[in-house]
Amino acid sequence: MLEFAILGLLQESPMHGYELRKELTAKLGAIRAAISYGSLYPTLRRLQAAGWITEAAETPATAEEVPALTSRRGRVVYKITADGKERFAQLIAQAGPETYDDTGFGVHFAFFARTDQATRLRILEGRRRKIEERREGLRDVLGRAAERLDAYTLELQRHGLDACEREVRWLEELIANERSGRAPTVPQTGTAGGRREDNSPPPPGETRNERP
Amino acid sequence: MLEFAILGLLQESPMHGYELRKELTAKLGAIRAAISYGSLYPTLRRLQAAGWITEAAETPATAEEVPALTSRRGRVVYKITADGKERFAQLIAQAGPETYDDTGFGVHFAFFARTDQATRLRILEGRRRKIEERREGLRDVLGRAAERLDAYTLELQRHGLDACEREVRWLEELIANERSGRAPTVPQTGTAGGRREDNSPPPPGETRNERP
DNA sequence: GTGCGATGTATCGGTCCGATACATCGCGGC
DNA sequence: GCCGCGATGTATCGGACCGATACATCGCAC
Repeated sequence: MLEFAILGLLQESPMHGYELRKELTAKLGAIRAAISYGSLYPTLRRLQAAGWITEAAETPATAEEVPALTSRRGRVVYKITADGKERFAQLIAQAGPETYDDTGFGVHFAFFARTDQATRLRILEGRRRKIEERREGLRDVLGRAAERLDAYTLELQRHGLDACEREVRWLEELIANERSGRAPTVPQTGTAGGRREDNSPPPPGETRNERP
Repeated sequence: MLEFAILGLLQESPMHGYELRKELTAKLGAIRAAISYGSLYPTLRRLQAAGWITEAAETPATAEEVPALTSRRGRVVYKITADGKERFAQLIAQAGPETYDDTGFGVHFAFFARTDQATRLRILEGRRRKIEERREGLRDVLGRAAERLDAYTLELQRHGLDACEREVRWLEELIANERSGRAPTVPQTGTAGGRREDNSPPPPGETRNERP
């Protein structure tokens, strides 16, 4: 998952670790807490060993300048390679079971702008199916095993069930929208609180796979 | 987290691994997928090494009966010890930062029936605070960094923001209810789909810490 | 000039997951 | 009679990711 996200971000521009973490947090903030350096740095090393990213030199201009001032340990800027782009394209197309769990789906969704429509549809439907299954499981527990569970546990299940139903409806809208051919477009979903006066119809945001 | 949940379940009755997993899935189904044996068995071993659980003999009645029929590898039934109960009481009372993340909160909440009211209130408020912070983060991104992000990523953030607002409201209700002195009681929350005609005011479900 | 928060790289131990392996039990179909 | 098959049941291994921790630099306010 982290591999996927890193490759996706570096596709937009080279970055160093700290920056990568911030961007990751901004992009995935809705689905997971800030990602840990204890995952980030080892993963970067793994990607580098696989040849999917490389270290790019900092301060490219005017070499010889300030060569050994306090032996500055410069920031390490990472850059995606051609192999890396290929790898990302492969990861984006293939959808395993982990594509539909909470984190996996979120990460894939966050890169939908780089995903072709057929794949988007496939992922959205797979996710819907998975949530529907979870929903059925919760309904079963609530219906059949209700007397075995205490009031708090039941309340937790109800809240979970509510969230499932809500997500299914959200996915339905996205799927319908996708089939009708256009980007999210944000239907009247309410959102109930964010400032939202201007950016009504966002630019199509099409796949836009820039080819160098 | 798993340690906590296992100790909590074994408090109700002794169980073997498979059963434990099923109960865990039923109780925590709203917040996480089925727990893996790759976590369960090592954790059981760890708890046993710490002296918080013990293996109890299967088939307690009429020994000598069927002693070596095909050398049956019987089910291993686990049972909580006095030290284990003490450990659970300690875990339930102390609330670290991990108590407020999605999984941690869910597990604690699932055992609220065994938690005293002051602790319940503390946990609910801590969780609310944490979700409010996440909500503010999402609002910031949606407000300030909106033009840097594509339409899909923005839609993801909006959905996340909506979920945060919803959860805060849910927590507010629970907190109010808690302060007014009673168990969940399920206010008019809607729930929008579950069958819910009968179990209106569930039995108080008080702390009920059976002392042996 | 000095402390302090943001920036920045890095490691270590530990928790948990997914895949895999293997054995038994009960039941329905042939 | 027996055969497969799904549920029951225990167990390990490699890998992903996290939280704590350590350490160094930079710019700015006091």
